[in-house]
Amino acid sequence: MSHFGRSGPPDIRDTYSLLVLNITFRTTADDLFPLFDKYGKVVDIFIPRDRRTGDSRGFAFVRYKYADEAEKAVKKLDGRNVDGRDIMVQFAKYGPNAEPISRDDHRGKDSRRRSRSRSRDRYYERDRHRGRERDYRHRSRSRSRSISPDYDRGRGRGRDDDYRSRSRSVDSASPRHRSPSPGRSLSPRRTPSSREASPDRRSPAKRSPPPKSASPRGRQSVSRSPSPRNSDADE
DNA sequence: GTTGAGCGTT
Repeated sequence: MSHFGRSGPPDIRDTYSLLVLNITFRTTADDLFPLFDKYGKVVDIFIPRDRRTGDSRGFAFVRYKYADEAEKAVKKLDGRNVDGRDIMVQFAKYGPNAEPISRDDHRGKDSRRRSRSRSRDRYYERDRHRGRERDYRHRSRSRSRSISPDYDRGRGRGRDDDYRSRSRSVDSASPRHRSPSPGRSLSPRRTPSSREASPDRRSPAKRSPPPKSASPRGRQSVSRSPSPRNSDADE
Protein backbone atom coordinates (compact mmCIF):
# COMPACT_ATOMS: atom_id res chain seq x y z
CA MET A 1 0.00 0.00 0.00
CA SER A 2 2.18 2.77 -1.10
CA HIS A 3 0.10 4.46 -3.68
CA PHE A 4 -0.39 7.57 -1.69
CA GLY A 5 -0.40 10.65 -3.75
CA ARG A 6 0.17 8.68 -6.91
CA SER A 7 -3.33 8.61 -8.26
CA GLY A 8 -4.63 11.72 -6.69
CA PRO A 9 -7.09 11.87 -3.88
CA PRO A 10 -8.79 8.47 -3.60
CA ASP A 11 -11.85 9.52 -1.67
CA ILE A 12 -12.17 12.51 0.51
CA ARG A 13 -15.65 12.39 1.86
CA ASP A 14 -15.15 12.37 5.58
CA THR A 15 -11.48 12.32 5.98
CA TYR A 16 -9.43 14.66 8.04
CA SER A 17 -6.20 16.00 6.75
CA LEU A 18 -3.23 16.48 8.96
CA LEU A 19 -0.32 18.57 8.04
CA VAL A 20 3.06 17.21 8.98
CA LEU A 21 5.77 19.82 9.04
CA ASN A 22 9.42 19.82 9.82
CA ILE A 23 9.96 16.45 8.28
CA THR A 24 13.17 15.59 6.57
CA PHE A 25 13.46 16.12 2.85
CA ARG A 26 13.92 12.45 2.43
CA THR A 27 10.92 11.31 4.36
CA THR A 28 8.31 9.67 2.18
CA ALA A 29 4.70 8.75 2.63
CA ASP A 30 5.71 5.18 3.21
CA ASP A 31 7.75 6.28 6.16
CA LEU A 32 4.92 8.20 7.68
CA PHE A 33 2.27 5.69 6.89
CA PRO A 34 3.31 3.11 9.49
CA LEU A 35 3.78 5.90 11.91
CA PHE A 36 0.43 7.52 11.51
CA ASP A 37 -1.42 4.38 10.76
CA LYS A 38 -0.47 3.13 14.15
CA TYR A 39 -2.61 5.74 15.80
CA GLY A 40 -5.57 5.50 13.49
CA LYS A 41 -6.87 4.64 10.09
CA VAL A 42 -4.89 6.58 7.54
CA VAL A 43 -6.85 7.03 4.36
CA ASP A 44 -4.14 8.62 2.31
CA ILE A 45 -0.87 10.38 2.60
CA PHE A 46 0.33 13.00 0.22
CA ILE A 47 3.65 14.74 0.13
CA PRO A 48 3.89 17.71 -2.21
CA ARG A 49 7.09 17.56 -4.14
CA ASP A 50 8.76 19.96 -6.45
CA ARG A 51 7.86 19.35 -10.07
CA ARG A 52 11.11 20.79 -11.29
CA THR A 53 13.49 18.91 -9.10
CA GLY A 54 11.17 16.33 -7.67
CA ASP A 55 12.34 16.78 -4.14
CA SER A 56 10.03 16.76 -1.20
CA ARG A 57 9.11 20.11 0.15
CA GLY A 58 9.57 19.13 3.70
CA PHE A 59 6.00 18.52 4.75
CA ALA A 60 3.36 15.92 4.19
CA PHE A 61 -0.39 15.58 4.43
CA VAL A 62 -1.82 12.69 6.32
CA ARG A 63 -5.47 12.01 5.78
CA TYR A 64 -7.26 10.28 8.57
CA LYS A 65 -10.62 8.65 8.53
CA TYR A 66 -11.74 9.92 11.88
CA ALA A 67 -10.95 13.11 13.66
CA ASP A 68 -10.50 11.26 16.90
CA GLU A 69 -7.62 9.29 15.57
CA ALA A 70 -6.28 12.24 13.74
CA GLU A 71 -6.24 14.31 16.83
CA LYS A 72 -4.63 11.53 18.71
CA ALA A 73 -1.89 11.28 16.14
CA VAL A 74 -1.38 14.98 16.33
CA LYS A 75 -0.78 14.80 20.02
CA LYS A 76 1.27 11.69 19.74
CA LEU A 77 3.31 12.34 16.67
CA ASP A 78 3.51 16.02 17.10
CA GLY A 79 7.04 16.67 18.18
CA ARG A 80 8.12 13.10 17.62
CA ASN A 81 11.55 12.58 16.23
CA VAL A 82 11.38 11.14 12.74
CA ASP A 83 14.46 10.38 10.76
CA GLY A 84 16.37 12.54 13.15
CA ARG A 85 14.03 15.49 12.96
CA ASP A 86 11.17 16.46 15.19
CA ILE A 87 8.11 16.60 13.02
CA MET A 88 5.13 18.78 13.72
CA VAL A 89 1.68 17.42 13.17
CA GLN A 90 -1.30 19.71 12.98
CA PHE A 91 -4.65 19.86 11.26
CA ALA A 92 -4.62 21.17 7.74
CA LYS A 93 -6.60 24.31 7.20
CA TYR A 94 -5.81 25.61 3.74
CA GLY A 95 -6.28 22.27 2.15
CA PRO A 96 -8.95 21.60 -0.47
CA ASN A 97 -10.92 19.59 2.01
CA ALA A 98 -10.24 21.64 5.06
CA GLU A 99 -12.58 19.93 7.41
CA PRO A 100 -14.14 21.88 10.22
CA ILE A 101 -11.98 20.18 12.73
CA SER A 102 -12.16 23.23 14.90
CA ARG A 103 -15.16 21.52 16.43
CA ASP A 104 -13.05 19.64 18.86
CA ASP A 105 -10.40 22.23 18.99
CA HIS A 106 -11.07 23.33 22.49
CA ARG A 107 -7.49 23.33 23.45
CA GLY A 108 -7.27 27.07 23.28
CA LYS A 109 -3.53 26.87 23.61
CA ASP A 110 -2.49 26.14 20.09
CA SER A 111 -1.86 29.76 19.34
CA ARG A 112 1.35 29.41 21.26
CA ARG A 113 2.98 27.39 18.50
CA ARG A 114 3.00 30.51 16.39
CA SER A 115 6.09 31.66 18.22
CA ARG A 116 8.60 30.03 15.95
CA SER A 117 6.58 30.63 12.85
CA ARG A 118 7.30 34.29 13.14
CA SER A 119 10.95 33.74 12.63
CA ARG A 120 11.22 34.33 8.94
CA ASP A 121 14.27 36.42 8.33
CA ARG A 122 15.73 34.73 5.36
CA TYR A 123 13.75 34.15 2.19
CA TYR A 124 16.11 33.66 -0.66
CA GLU A 125 18.95 32.23 1.29
CA ARG A 126 17.82 28.84 0.19
CA ASP A 127 17.40 29.91 -3.41
CA ARG A 128 21.02 30.65 -3.58
CA HIS A 129 21.84 26.97 -3.55
CA ARG A 130 18.92 26.00 -5.64
CA GLY A 131 19.64 28.80 -8.04
CA ARG A 132 19.56 26.12 -10.70
CA GLU A 133 16.39 27.68 -11.97
CA ARG A 134 17.17 31.31 -12.51
CA ASP A 135 13.93 31.63 -14.45
CA TYR A 136 11.88 30.61 -11.51
CA ARG A 137 12.08 33.91 -9.76
CA HIS A 138 8.40 33.50 -8.94
CA ARG A 139 7.70 30.91 -6.31
CA SER A 140 4.03 30.25 -5.76
CA ARG A 141 4.81 28.26 -2.72
CA SER A 142 6.39 31.23 -1.14
CA ARG A 143 5.22 32.08 2.32
CA SER A 144 3.70 35.23 0.87
CA ARG A 145 0.54 33.32 0.25
CA SER A 146 -2.13 35.92 -0.19
CA ILE A 147 -3.36 37.61 2.91
CA SER A 148 -5.51 36.56 5.76
CA PRO A 149 -8.51 34.50 4.80
CA ASP A 150 -10.66 37.38 5.97
CA TYR A 151 -9.20 39.57 3.33
CA ASP A 152 -11.38 37.88 0.77
CA ARG A 153 -14.37 39.14 2.63
CA GLY A 154 -16.02 42.20 1.16
CA ARG A 155 -13.66 42.21 -1.77
CA GLY A 156 -16.27 42.11 -4.50
CA ARG A 157 -14.48 41.35 -7.69
CA GLY A 158 -17.15 42.76 -9.98
CA ARG A 159 -17.22 46.01 -8.09
CA ASP A 160 -13.57 46.47 -8.58
CA ASP A 161 -13.88 45.88 -12.24
CA ASP A 162 -16.53 48.53 -12.55
CA TYR A 163 -14.47 50.95 -10.64
CA ARG A 164 -11.56 50.27 -12.85
CA SER A 165 -13.57 50.97 -15.94
CA ARG A 166 -14.57 54.35 -14.61
CA SER A 167 -11.18 55.31 -13.50
CA ARG A 168 -9.93 54.56 -16.96
CA SER A 169 -11.88 57.51 -18.32
CA VAL A 170 -10.78 59.95 -15.70
CA ASP A 171 -7.32 58.89 -14.96
CA SER A 172 -6.58 57.43 -18.31
CA ALA A 173 -3.02 57.27 -17.32
CA SER A 174 -2.19 55.25 -20.31
CA PRO A 175 1.33 54.10 -19.83
CA ARG A 176 1.86 54.05 -23.55
CA HIS A 177 0.47 57.52 -24.05
CA ARG A 178 3.33 59.03 -22.24
CA SER A 179 4.89 62.14 -23.61
CA PRO A 180 7.02 61.73 -26.68
CA SER A 181 9.94 61.47 -24.41
CA PRO A 182 11.52 64.85 -24.84
CA GLY A 183 14.63 63.79 -23.10
CA ARG A 184 15.12 60.75 -25.23
CA SER A 185 18.79 60.12 -25.62
CA LEU A 186 18.76 60.55 -29.31
CA SER A 187 22.47 60.92 -29.31
CA PRO A 188 23.36 64.51 -29.91
CA ARG A 189 25.88 63.43 -32.46
CA ARG A 190 25.07 60.26 -34.23
CA THR A 191 28.29 59.52 -36.08
CA PRO A 192 27.73 56.17 -37.62
CA SER A 193 31.34 55.93 -38.51
CA SER A 194 34.79 56.95 -37.49
CA ARG A 195 34.82 56.24 -33.84
CA GLU A 196 37.03 53.27 -33.23
CA ALA A 197 34.52 50.79 -34.39
CA SER A 198 36.79 47.81 -34.15
CA PRO A 199 39.64 48.45 -31.83
CA ASP A 200 41.95 45.53 -31.85
CA ARG A 201 42.13 44.28 -28.34
CA ARG A 202 45.57 42.73 -28.43
CA SER A 203 46.91 43.99 -31.70
CA PRO A 204 50.37 45.48 -31.60
CA ALA A 205 49.02 48.28 -33.69
CA LYS A 206 46.28 49.15 -31.30
CA ARG A 207 47.61 52.64 -31.16
CA SER A 208 47.21 55.13 -33.93
CA PRO A 209 48.72 54.20 -37.22
CA PRO A 210 52.43 54.24 -36.74
CA PRO A 211 54.40 56.62 -38.86
CA LYS A 212 56.11 53.70 -40.41
CA SER A 213 53.72 51.04 -41.57
CA ALA A 214 50.91 53.40 -41.92
CA SER A 215 51.49 54.08 -45.50
CA PRO A 216 53.87 51.68 -47.04
CA ARG A 217 53.11 53.29 -50.31
CA GLY A 218 55.71 55.89 -49.68
CA ARG A 219 53.79 58.76 -48.26
CA GLN A 220 55.84 58.85 -45.10
CA SER A 221 58.88 57.94 -46.95
CA VAL A 222 58.77 61.21 -48.74
CA SER A 223 57.76 63.51 -46.01
CA ARG A 224 59.09 61.85 -43.00
CA SER A 225 61.84 59.53 -43.85
CA PRO A 226 64.23 61.58 -45.80
CA SER A 227 67.09 59.93 -44.05
CA PRO A 228 67.56 56.29 -44.95
CA ARG A 229 69.67 55.97 -41.84
CA ASN A 230 66.85 56.86 -39.55
CA SER A 231 64.48 54.57 -41.21
CA ASP A 232 64.09 51.51 -39.06
CA ALA A 233 67.55 50.30 -38.58
CA ASP A 234 68.65 52.18 -35.59
CA GLU A 235 71.88 50.44 -35.09
C1' DG B 1 25.47 16.03 -1.62
C1' DT B 2 22.95 21.68 0.17
C1' DT B 3 17.91 24.35 2.57
C1' DG B 4 13.86 24.44 7.10
C1' DA B 5 9.01 28.24 7.05
C1' DG B 6 4.87 26.41 5.77
C1' DC B 7 -0.46 24.15 3.61
C1' DG B 8 -1.78 19.54 -1.02
C1' DT B 9 -2.07 16.12 -6.08
C1' DT B 10 -4.30 12.42 -10.68
